[in-house]
Amino acid sequence: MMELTRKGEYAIRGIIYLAQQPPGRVSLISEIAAAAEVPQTFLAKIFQSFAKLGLVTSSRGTGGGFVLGRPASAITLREVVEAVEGPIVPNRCLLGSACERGGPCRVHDVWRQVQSGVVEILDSVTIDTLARGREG
Amino acid sequence: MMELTRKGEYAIRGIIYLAQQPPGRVSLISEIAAAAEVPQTFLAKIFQSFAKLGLVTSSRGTGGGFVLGRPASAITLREVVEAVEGPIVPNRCLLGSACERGGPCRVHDVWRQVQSGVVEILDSVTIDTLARGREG
DNA sequence: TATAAAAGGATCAAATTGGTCCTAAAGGTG
DNA sequence: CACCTTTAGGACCAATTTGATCCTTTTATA
Repeated sequence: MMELTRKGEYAIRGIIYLAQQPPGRVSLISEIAAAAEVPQTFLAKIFQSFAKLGLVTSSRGTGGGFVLGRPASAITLREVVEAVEGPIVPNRCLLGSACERGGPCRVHDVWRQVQSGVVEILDSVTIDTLARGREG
Repeated sequence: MMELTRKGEYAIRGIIYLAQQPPGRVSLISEIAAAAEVPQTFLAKIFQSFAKLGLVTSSRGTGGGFVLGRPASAITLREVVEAVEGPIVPNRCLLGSACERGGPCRVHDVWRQVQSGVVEILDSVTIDTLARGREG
């Protein structure tokens, strides 16, 4: 239950690599994919999502590629995960204003607790922290 | 991300219904399925899992059916969810002793925090509590 | 113009989810 | 015993999601 998909893993690995580059250095998707050991075309889609949200800045043509859109210390793990996996929602019933079967369901606020717990943890971790972490 | 599947929802609804019955009262799977508004054959599989773990006790033949295997106050939401969805593991890397790419990965202990946070919340809620909660 | 790079859409195979169906086994009843 | 009731277990299947790949378009540089 509650597993991150490969897309999420790839997203994290990819953006960590970008955060480890010298500031201002532009990276090609091919380079990032090779370093992060992720299928290139798949990673390209992931970085498109990042670009739409401003997590990275992309440029085309010769000399183009990707740079972080903000300092790595201002990008949280939550943003990265949500960029590709969508919002963190442990149960459908948290989406609509109420559950289907009339009024909030019995487990409703348990799921809300889980949601805010996870969000809080992921929000407390920045890509900078991850990028500076021990080798692995 | 991190969504409970229908199987998990059905499991919770089904066992709550059972917990709401008078102590010792045997319920047919057909009855539980109708009350919880869950496809009967699917719920039957779910209750098989419960029975294997002792969350419910089953008996066959005339007068057979299901009863809780323990007091509802001694069954946690975590047990119910894990019975059908498997262990709560936000990332594959928490399964093996180390991550694939040599040594624990950078996000490893973030996922461990998430895991224990969720487990703690779900372990703190019993089926009894849910069964006695407001109507819905 | 030619080249380099990302953007975006279409497509596709594999895995997972959500469920059905059928037969077997176990227990009760006349 | 024969028969009925009820769960157990296995096989199977359709829909959805996941994990990609490929092709064309757009944007930018030389």
